[in-house]
Amino acid sequence: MAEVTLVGLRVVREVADTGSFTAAAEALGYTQSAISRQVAAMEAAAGTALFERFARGVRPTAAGAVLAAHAATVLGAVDTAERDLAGLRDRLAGRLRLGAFPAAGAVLVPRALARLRAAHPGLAVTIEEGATPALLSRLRSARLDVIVIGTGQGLPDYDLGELRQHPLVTDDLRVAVPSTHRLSRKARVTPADLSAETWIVGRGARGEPQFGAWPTLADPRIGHTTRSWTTRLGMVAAGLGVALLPGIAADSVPRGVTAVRVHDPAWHGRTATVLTAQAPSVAARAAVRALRRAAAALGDADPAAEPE
Amino acid sequence: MAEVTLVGLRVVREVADTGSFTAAAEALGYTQSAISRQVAAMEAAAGTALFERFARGVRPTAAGAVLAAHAATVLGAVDTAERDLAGLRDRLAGRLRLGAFPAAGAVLVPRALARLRAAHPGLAVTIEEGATPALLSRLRSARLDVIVIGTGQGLPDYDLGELRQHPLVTDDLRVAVPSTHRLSRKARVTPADLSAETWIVGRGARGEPQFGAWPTLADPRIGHTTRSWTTRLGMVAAGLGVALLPGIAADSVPRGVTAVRVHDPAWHGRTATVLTAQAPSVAARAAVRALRRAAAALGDADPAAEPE
DNA sequence: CACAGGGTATGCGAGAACCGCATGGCTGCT
DNA sequence: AGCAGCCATGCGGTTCTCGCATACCCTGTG
Repeated sequence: MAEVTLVGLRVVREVADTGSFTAAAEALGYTQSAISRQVAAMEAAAGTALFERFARGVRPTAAGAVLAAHAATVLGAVDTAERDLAGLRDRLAGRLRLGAFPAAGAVLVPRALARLRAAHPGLAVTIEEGATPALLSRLRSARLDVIVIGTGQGLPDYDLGELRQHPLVTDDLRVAVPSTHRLSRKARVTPADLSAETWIVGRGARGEPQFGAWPTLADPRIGHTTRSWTTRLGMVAAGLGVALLPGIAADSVPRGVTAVRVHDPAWHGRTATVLTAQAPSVAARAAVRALRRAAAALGDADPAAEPE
Repeated sequence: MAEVTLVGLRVVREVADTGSFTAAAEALGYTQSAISRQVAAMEAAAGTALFERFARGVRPTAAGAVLAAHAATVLGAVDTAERDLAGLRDRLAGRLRLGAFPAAGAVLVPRALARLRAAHPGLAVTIEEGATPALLSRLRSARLDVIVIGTGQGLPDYDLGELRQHPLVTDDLRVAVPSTHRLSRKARVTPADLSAETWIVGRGARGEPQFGAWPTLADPRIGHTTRSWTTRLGMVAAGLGVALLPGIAADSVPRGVTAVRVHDPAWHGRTATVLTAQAPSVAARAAVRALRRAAAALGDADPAAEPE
C-alpha cells in the first residue's frame, strides 16, 4: 500500500503547477518516467486519480487540486522546520570546559567567554585556572576542552604531542609598578631603569613557569617571593616592589598598580598558545575563535591564520 | 545526504514523547534498530544531534524538541490532506449515462437521479429514454453506463449475456383510467371489470415491448394504438379508453388519470431490471444503488441483496 | 565485586524501492 | 501517411530499509 511521501507531494505540486510530467521532471531533476511513477504512487495512496491525462499534458482532477494545495502547506511546514533547525545549528549548546594559566584567566579568557555567551547562549562554559602541567594533563584526559598556556623564552618546553596548537598571541611582557613610583609616569622604560628595583617574584610547584625579575637583568634584587598572583600585585600596590606582568593581563591590574612597557632589544617575548584535542569539537573551535578575537581586541593579537 | 522524511518525523515525534527508542519502536511497529537508524538519519538531515543518549533512554536536545514540535505540525497537515482526499473519494465526479424505458423514466429514474445528485454533486448524469433493444445496444457499446429495462411475463427474452444484471423491482402492473371513470373510485378492480373496456395500446419498432391490453384478457377491445407514452396517457385523460400502467410509473400519471390496481391471480408480474457492464464503474455502482433506493421508496422494491 | 537487566549502536544480509534507459501507444498536426 | 509531443511501462542496476544478532555501556542489586 503506497504512502504519501514528501517527494511525492513535491511532484504532485510541480505537475499541478506545470501541467506536464515532462516539465515537472525537468524542474525537479528527474526523468519523465520517474515522475510518472511518483504520480502513480500518490494516486495509489490517495485511492483516486489525481490527474487527467491528455495528449498534450495533464490536468489535475478535483482530488489532484486538493492534494496540490495541501502539498504546499505540508512542504511549507517542512521548510519552516528546516529553517528553524538551521538557525539552531548555528547556535551551539552543550558544555565547554576551558582552562587557562592565571594571567590569561585575568582578562583574555573572561572576554572570550563574554563573546561565546553572546553568540551561543545555550552553551554552558566553565573556566578553570591552573598551572600548565595540570592543564595539559586535564586536556589529554578530556576533562578540559580548550586550554590557554604560555610558551616561549624562559619557559619550559612542554610535550604538546597529540594536541592541536592554535597560536594566539605574542606576549608583550610588562612591569607592574606602584602608581606612585617614579617609573609609573614613563611610557616605556629600559632594563637599566629596572636594575635597582626590588622584585616581587612568584613561586609555585616544580615545573611551573616562574615569574622572576626582568628576564635579561644580570643580578636582580629579589625582595619578596609569593605564590599567589593576586598577592604579588597587592604587594606592588603597597609599594613593596615591582613585578613582571604579561601584556594580556595588563588590563586587569588593580588600583594602585601601573603597567609599564619595557624597551629591551634582548627580549624576544613569549606566546600564549591555545591547545585543543587533535579533533576539536565545534564548541571548542568556537572557543578558539572567541579567544583569538578577544586577544585581537586587546591589541596584541598575532594575525596568523588558523588552519582549519 | 539524508533528507527529512515523513517516517523520520513520525519517529522523532514518538521518541521525543516516549523518551525511549525501544518504546517508540513498539508504538510504531518497528524494531529498536530501525528506530535508531531513523533517528540517525534525521540527525544527519538536521546537521545536529536531536537526542542526548543516557543509559536509561534519551532526552531531546533543543534541536530535537524543535523538530518534534514541527513534526506535529507537518504530520497534522498530512492527516488533513488525507482526510480531505478520503472525503473527495467518497464523492464521485465525472460522467454517468443512464438509459431507461419510458415507464422507468417517468418516476423511478428521476428520483434515483435526485439521490445521485445529492450524494455526488460533481457527477454529471445524463438520461436517455429508449426501447429496450436500443438501450441494450448502447450499453454494450459503452455509450450508456446503466440501463433500466423491463423483463418477465409477456416480454421478449433478450440476450443479456456479457452484461451484469441487478434485479430491481417486481413490477406492480396497474391500469390507467380516466378520473371520471366508474372504475376510478375502486381501490382494486378485477379482469372482469376490465373486459368491456376500450384499450389504448402502444405501438413501436419491431421487437419492442408492447403495452397491450391487460395481459390475461382473452379478447380485449383495442380502441386506439399510439406510439407515444405521453399521448397514450393523454388519451386516457380524455376519456378515450384505458391503458396499462407499470407501478413504477404510477406516481407520474397526469391530471385526469387515475391508476387503479388490479387483482388478478393469473398475472405473475414483471421485473424492472438494471443492467451494467460486467465490471461496472464506481459511478455505475452508485447509480444502481440509487435506483434500488428509489424503487424501495416507491414501495415496490424487491429486497434481494445485490451481489458485490 | 559480579551479575542481570535495560537500552542504544552497528555489522550483515535479504528484500523492497527507486529510477534511468529504452520502447510502446495515443493524439494532434502538417 | 509521417512526425513530434507526451505519458506508461518493462528491464535491470543501484540504493535504501530494516530485522536479526551482537557489542557495549550504565545502573541497580545481592
